[in-house]
Amino acid sequence: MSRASDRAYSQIRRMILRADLVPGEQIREEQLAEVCGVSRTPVRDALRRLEAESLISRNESQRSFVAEWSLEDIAEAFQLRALLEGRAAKRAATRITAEQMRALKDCNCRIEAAIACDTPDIGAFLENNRIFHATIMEAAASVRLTNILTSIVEQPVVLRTALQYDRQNLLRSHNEHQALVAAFERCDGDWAESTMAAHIHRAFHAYADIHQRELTDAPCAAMA
Amino acid sequence: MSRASDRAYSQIRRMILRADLVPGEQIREEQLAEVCGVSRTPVRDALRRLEAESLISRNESQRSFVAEWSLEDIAEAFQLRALLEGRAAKRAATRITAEQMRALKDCNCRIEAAIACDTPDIGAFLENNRIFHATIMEAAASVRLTNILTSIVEQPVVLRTALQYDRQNLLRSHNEHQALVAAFERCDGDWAESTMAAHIHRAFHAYADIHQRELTDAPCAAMA
DNA sequence: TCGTATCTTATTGTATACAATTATGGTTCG
DNA sequence: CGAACCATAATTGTATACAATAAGATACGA
Repeated sequence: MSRASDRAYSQIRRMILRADLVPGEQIREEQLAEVCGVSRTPVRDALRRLEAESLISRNESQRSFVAEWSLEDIAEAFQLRALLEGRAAKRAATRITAEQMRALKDCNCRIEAAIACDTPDIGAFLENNRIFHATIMEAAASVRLTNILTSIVEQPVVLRTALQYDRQNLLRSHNEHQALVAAFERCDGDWAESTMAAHIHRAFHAYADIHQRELTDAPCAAMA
Repeated sequence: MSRASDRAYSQIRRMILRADLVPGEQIREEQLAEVCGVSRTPVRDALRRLEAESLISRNESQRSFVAEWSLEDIAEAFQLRALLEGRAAKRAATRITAEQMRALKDCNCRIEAAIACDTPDIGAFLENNRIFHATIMEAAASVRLTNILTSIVEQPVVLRTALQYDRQNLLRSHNEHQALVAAFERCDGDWAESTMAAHIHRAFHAYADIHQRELTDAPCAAMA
């Protein structure tokens, strides 16, 4: 991660994920080069990678923009994720090692701890949730599936959503993780697949609910 | 397609697909720049894109190689394709326009003609087959699904396989296409999905059979 | 002979200058 | 007043030189 293009990549990526660069905004190579303290060459390199991840898009004349996501786009991404991560869980069920199994359980313990108290530690929840899913991906042992899923999962709008999860959603998520572990322990691929798919679909509706509330609240906020 | 990086991209791509560059072979930016008649800058750009398509891979020290595919990798790619292109067919079933429907039927007619005579026109078969699947993708109207599928489908080893299809496989393929059209006509997404998945799975086994024969024949050829 | 340290060469990474293209604003003409 | 058109500015694309790094070769010592 010491190469200039790597630094540019992760810095630009972080700016998009943190919404410092807002969706629809045009991206100028030179400006980013200044911000990152490198020349345009590594920035161009980074932009190609971010384009492959759909974090930026280009118009017909090669100008770059922070990707905009409609609710439909997001629904589509969640559906794809449910399909593919379900498949990953199925593969994982018959390939997971004892070590990976332990890692999953540890993750869930840490998640349980993070959401136990009155003010849940969302940061810890998110990080352990990430590790949980990454471990399953690793157990699925499919480079291609991993690559595709990575490009689908890490979308700014989705990542920010979890910050607004209420306790009920956090608990449900935890329970679904427990069910996944149970499916793995019984090497039941079909159970794992459907549990994972359901897990992702529920996450989508949690997102949609929050989003809906945002849409509804927005006018009120504007009036206040 | 007039930009130097676009020309480099399609030229290198073609070289890989035609096996002028053999799997596992190291790729040198400067050499490709010479071949394509451009500087290293657009070549580097093209390589990033090809990397995103898994046509080239990089080792830990950033050297590029033509991607190598094990039989397991290929099986995995076909499985993913069956899953995703099945989903695309399902979406297409409820979204396809009259125009697209007509295009599909025309394609199938041309395919029928191409495989009717004693010496099938494999080139025409491949081209119309490509259009057929592309049309369904278009009807599915999902940018993300299209992108992912494109990166999975166009693998050199898979494309070359069809060149060795026997008449029976060509006919089966054609019949499956007809079934897909029928499913679309009835707007039956589930039927379309399972038919497409079966279509892809059959294609895999046709590939595997040919590959198996190659493996078996190879030693004999070496002895002759 | 083997391993290892060091030098040399090959290859990729970055910066910069300039070329090509696209957007923008203003001007003229109908 | 609007539309077509040009001039200019903004932005991206390409070539090239050089820097950094990794691979390969050679020499030396154990």
